[in-house]
Amino acid sequence: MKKLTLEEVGKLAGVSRATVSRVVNGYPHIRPEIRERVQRVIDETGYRPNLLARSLASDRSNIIGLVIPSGAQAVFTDPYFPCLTQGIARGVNSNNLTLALFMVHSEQEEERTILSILGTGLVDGLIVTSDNKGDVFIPELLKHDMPFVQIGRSLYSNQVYRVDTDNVTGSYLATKHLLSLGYQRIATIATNRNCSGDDRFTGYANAFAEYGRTIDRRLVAYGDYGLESGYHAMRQLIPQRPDAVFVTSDTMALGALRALQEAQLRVPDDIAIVGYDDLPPAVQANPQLTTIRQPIEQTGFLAVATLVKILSGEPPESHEIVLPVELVVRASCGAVRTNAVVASAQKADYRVNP
Amino acid sequence: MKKLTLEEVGKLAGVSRATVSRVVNGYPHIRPEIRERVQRVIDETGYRPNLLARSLASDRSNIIGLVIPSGAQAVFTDPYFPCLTQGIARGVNSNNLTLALFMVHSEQEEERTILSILGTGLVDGLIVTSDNKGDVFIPELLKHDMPFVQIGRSLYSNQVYRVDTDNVTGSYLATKHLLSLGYQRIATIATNRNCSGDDRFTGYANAFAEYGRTIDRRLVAYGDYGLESGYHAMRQLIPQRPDAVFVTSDTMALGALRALQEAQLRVPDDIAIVGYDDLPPAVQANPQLTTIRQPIEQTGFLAVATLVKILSGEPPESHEIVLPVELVVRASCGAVRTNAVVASAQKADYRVNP
DNA sequence: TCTTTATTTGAGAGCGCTCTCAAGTAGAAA
DNA sequence: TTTCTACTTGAGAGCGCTCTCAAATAAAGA
Repeated sequence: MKKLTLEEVGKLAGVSRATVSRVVNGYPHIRPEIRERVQRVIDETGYRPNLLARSLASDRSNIIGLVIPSGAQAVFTDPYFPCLTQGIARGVNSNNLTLALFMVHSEQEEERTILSILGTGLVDGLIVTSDNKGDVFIPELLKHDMPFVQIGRSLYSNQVYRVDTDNVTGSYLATKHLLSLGYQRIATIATNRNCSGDDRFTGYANAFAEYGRTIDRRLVAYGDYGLESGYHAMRQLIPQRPDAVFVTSDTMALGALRALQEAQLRVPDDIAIVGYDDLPPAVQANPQLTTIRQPIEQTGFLAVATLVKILSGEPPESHEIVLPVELVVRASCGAVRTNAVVASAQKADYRVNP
Repeated sequence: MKKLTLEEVGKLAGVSRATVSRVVNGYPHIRPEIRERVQRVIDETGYRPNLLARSLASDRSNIIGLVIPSGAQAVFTDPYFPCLTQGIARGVNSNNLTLALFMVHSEQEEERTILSILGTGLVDGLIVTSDNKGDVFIPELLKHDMPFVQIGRSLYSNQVYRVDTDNVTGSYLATKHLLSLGYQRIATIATNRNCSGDDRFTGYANAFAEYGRTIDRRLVAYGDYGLESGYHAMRQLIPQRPDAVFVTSDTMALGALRALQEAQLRVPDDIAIVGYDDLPPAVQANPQLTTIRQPIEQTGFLAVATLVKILSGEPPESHEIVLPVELVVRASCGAVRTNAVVASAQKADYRVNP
């Protein structure tokens, strides 16, 4: 099973290398009988084009890179990245591309990795998932004009193509839900190192504003999307006696739940809780979490679609795609005893099943 | 910032393309002054070699592929794959390779993907994680002599290089632990579609054999490593009134836990439970899970190391690396009230902290 | 019938790198 | 000084593909 070349296939079919290339690539102007003859040789020999040679000649690798910062604990405790990756993989497959995965453990490594990619022709473009406020390499990407799509928001939002979910509305819905249920001391566990965290806090604030309420800073604690951080943040909040808490990730909510449990507080009777993400942990939790569902997989899929457009030279009109989110009402907020009621984000309210 | 070639760098430094190539690749016999001069030009211009051209010329892409079957729900509910991927990424980084990720959603796609990789020169080798008994493409890989390392065990174990954790011993330890605590009706939630599941069942059986006990088939239920399946399996077992259950994955154990909760059974008072994996869910559970810890990340890292050895032409002596596992005693088995006590697998017993 | 135009093919020049081979240089040995 | 053995460099032939260009052929129009 040695590797054949176009040349050899051509010889076997009695045509030139160029003609075989045309058949392989579905080029139009070929006499049917010739196409068929060549195709038969290809089928019989099991010829497969050498992708590297093709890439070199065409100046297009058909490989796109995915950059994931794995420094964050969240990568392991949170199904967010697997879901996202799944969506990206779907996108990649349906566009006949290959996905190169770059997991970077630290900022230095991030920098190093990015540099080792740039200018090497290995990838045609990049999907960048760092939600970190300190993305040092975005300018680098811009400088080298490496096409890329960012997932989430960053400091450079206006200069880049990005796909995101509507974090502001999501948090707004979550908080408004708690407000509308009559809770008085609604705490939040936010994050302050990343952009989505900022947006989610904004949504929280917006809901408060709408209800003419002011935020009590003592009811705001911070985590890093990891489970442990949710636990610690909740412990910090408990002395302030909140009657509800909006936790900006389901995973942190699980941690918070444990803290509440240890403090002998019942959910939702003593304190209501709303999460964010609607990933499996939301359902695994006890009680199941009322949360905000965001279309994570679709985010990944659309990021690829966007990148493909850019690469094909017809960049999308808008620099950003912001996907809608929805409130999913379960037991943890105290609104219902049973589960899984979904409200559309557009309507900015929710319904409860009979 | 247009792309430079070796030729151009050579011209700038007043040497030939070949010499620049030697400097770039750290070739020994170069006059220091020349090396320095060339290096300076490289630094000043920011030259980066075109990886594709290099690969084509050297017949070595330095890309290795990772095949993950994402059909299984477990990919999302279980941090197993993220951990494994993390280890693989570490290995890849430290060997200056690039990782290509192939997520396949179905068997057909698996087949299609594999074929689209074979013979294209894109990857030098593969890491295959499918634990499925029906791996249709392993023979294909062997036929095309594509170097690969399998994670876990498969039907072709004796013909391939593989890295695995000691599933038999792990389950043995878990089961023995329950036996030694005096439980009488020890059920298990196993899996029957994959090889690790077989091994884990074997360990369960071995422990029974050692204690001169026979397995009651009514106390054996099956899942697929996903959370939901654990729930259903447990519901199926409850009528048999087990007083303990060994669940062959933490994620399934979470599902089982929910079923028990619904049935108003207290853990560990009414029924003890032991999981497998020691991934974050084990600690997130309530009560925290006694479980078997396996070095997942290391498995990935070693798989890369093994593949690198094979690619370098000096294949490892042994066809398999089996990593040790250990019992971690927490609250769910009823042995202790507090958490996290680790026993070494080698000793095949455990200690409890004061 | 003779152009004109469209279709079909092959030749050949790269893509940017590696790697062998041979030539040139220098230092050690004779 | 001559010869032999490193060491150091450049020339050049690919790696397997794409893509332009022009030649050859066929179809259509005048």
